[in-house]
Amino acid sequence: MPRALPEPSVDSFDLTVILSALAEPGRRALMTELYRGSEPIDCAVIAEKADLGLSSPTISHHYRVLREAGLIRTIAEGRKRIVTVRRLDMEARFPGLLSAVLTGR
Amino acid sequence: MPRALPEPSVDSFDLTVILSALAEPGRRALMTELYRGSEPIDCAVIAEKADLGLSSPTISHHYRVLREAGLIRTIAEGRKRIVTVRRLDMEARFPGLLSAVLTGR
DNA sequence: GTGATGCTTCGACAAGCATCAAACGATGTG
DNA sequence: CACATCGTTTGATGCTTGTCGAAGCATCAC
Repeated sequence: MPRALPEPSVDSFDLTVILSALAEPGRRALMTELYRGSEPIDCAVIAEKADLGLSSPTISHHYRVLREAGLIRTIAEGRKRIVTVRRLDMEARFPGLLSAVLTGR
Repeated sequence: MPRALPEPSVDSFDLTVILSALAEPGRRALMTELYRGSEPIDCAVIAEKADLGLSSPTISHHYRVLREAGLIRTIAEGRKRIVTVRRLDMEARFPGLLSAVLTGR
């Protein structure tokens, strides 16, 4: 049974928390990979693509930070975790932010 | 004699450094005030408007972080420091970022 | 010159954070 | 059932960072 992990409502988004989450290179790499596609996807696949050289506790920690910032939605399906960018919510609250941060170069 | 304090070139802008700088509420408050106007302005005036309850060493530190991130330009004129947002440089490298971060609500 | 003013640097401290190994929990497979 | 698998939580560690007081450094006024 899929169940969504706890996440903040759009109203309670905090720019400090969001920017702190995005400031970390590893987390931003995860977000960039995630932002590239639009389908919900296995978090391990994203972590694979992002190719950070980090232990699983650390990656789990980063996903948690992203989720608690409101940047991603995490759904537990069996042993897996399916993640998505909360595009609409982010766009509603901070228009253009994700695009500016994740498509920069 | 006005002299510009050392600052990074556009090419060496680092998104991690920029987002870390903007993640701090006090620094973001300074940036928001600075972003509101477009003229170079006395840094003390901005600090006044931002109304952070911080000591001058701390404010000086925050200005330094902003400058070293490439977000502002600082010009020493006598005992004063005149600051400006590096709008064009930021826009050239990370289009829409400042607007998204500083005009959010 | 002396003194005042505005900002920066130094040194210290507390809090926060990224990281990992180990242990845990839940889910799937035999 | 036992066992493997995937992810999380815990605890510990070292680094970074925001903060301040005190001292330092220019600059301006007298």
